Amino acid sequence: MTPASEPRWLTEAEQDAWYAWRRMFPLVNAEIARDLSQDSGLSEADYDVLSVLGSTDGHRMRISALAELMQWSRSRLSHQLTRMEQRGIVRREDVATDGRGAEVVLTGTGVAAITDAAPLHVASVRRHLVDVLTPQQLQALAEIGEVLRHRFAAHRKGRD
Amino acid sequence: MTPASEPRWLTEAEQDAWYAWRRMFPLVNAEIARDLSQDSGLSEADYDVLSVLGSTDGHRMRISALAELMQWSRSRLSHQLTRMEQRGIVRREDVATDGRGAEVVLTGTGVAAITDAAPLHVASVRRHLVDVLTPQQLQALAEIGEVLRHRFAAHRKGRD
DNA sequence: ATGTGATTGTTGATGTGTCATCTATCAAAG
DNA sequence: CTTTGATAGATGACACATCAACAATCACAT
Repeated sequence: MTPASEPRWLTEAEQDAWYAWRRMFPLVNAEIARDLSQDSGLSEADYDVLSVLGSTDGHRMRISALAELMQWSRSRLSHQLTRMEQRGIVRREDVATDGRGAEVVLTGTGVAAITDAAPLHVASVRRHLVDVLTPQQLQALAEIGEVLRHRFAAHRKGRD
Repeated sequence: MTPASEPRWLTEAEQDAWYAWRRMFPLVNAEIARDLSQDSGLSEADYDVLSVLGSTDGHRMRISALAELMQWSRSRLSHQLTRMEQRGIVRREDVATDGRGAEVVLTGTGVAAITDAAPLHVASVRRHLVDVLTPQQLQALAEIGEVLRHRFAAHRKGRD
């Protein structure tokens, strides 16, 4: 039996990129999350769900469609919705056409929450990320995201 | 009282970058974390602690120094160490010179764990990130990380 | 020596994410 | 019809992070 071949360790440049990757995101995101919590009393997960629902017709969406769109597991979304429902910002409704199915609906409180939160959140994103980087750096981020997204989609197709 | 001024919403290019940022990281990191868990039975938090301890003299470090180095809260580290200690991969020891202090020490099992895990983890990082991007993109990541790190350090100084 | 304040590390409560599992329903084939 | 398999969604157990409180110890001025 052959021993495992010597692994290709990261070069210095690769390490720099990898460490940047590992540190960058939690750092910036923690700041944005803190702002969001202080300004609007919402978590990032709350905000993400609310903002998707806020831009749909009738402020409602089939639960599994929402999970699909957000790339969340059903389980995660279900737990999240339970918490949000308890706080009165969304409501679940059975759907007539499918006995298994359910929809999430924004409540009035929910609409108010996302409406109030959005401008503050954009400002926060600008402060902590967008206005800090050059247009070239923003473009690089977008391109890197594209590459990774494609790779991910291709990979998932292979596994499904 | 003046109403809040109209917020500067994100341009399309800025949105692309922001969404890339938001999706990219969880996506890639989830894959790497899944690999790590399946290959080695470790979480990313486990791996981070083990790899720092693995590269210290005597495989041991003062707990608060470790927290400082990793930029973790003491609380977070303490909880994490409790879990790791229960699984036998690290051990806590009182330190003689300071009655309050304690050190973490890698156990034999812990050394074996990080030794076995490291090459698989590097391969995973390559597969999901490093080998997917061009050298230019890696460099862009490193530079963006630098900018954000500086901004963060400056900010924190202002708050401390 | 003693009181004051800072530091070290732990703990419990709470919110969150993942995984495996469960129920109910659907759709399609026999 | 009924069986069979897939799908929608919820749930419980667990790992993890954060926050506020806490005990023990230290350093140091009085």
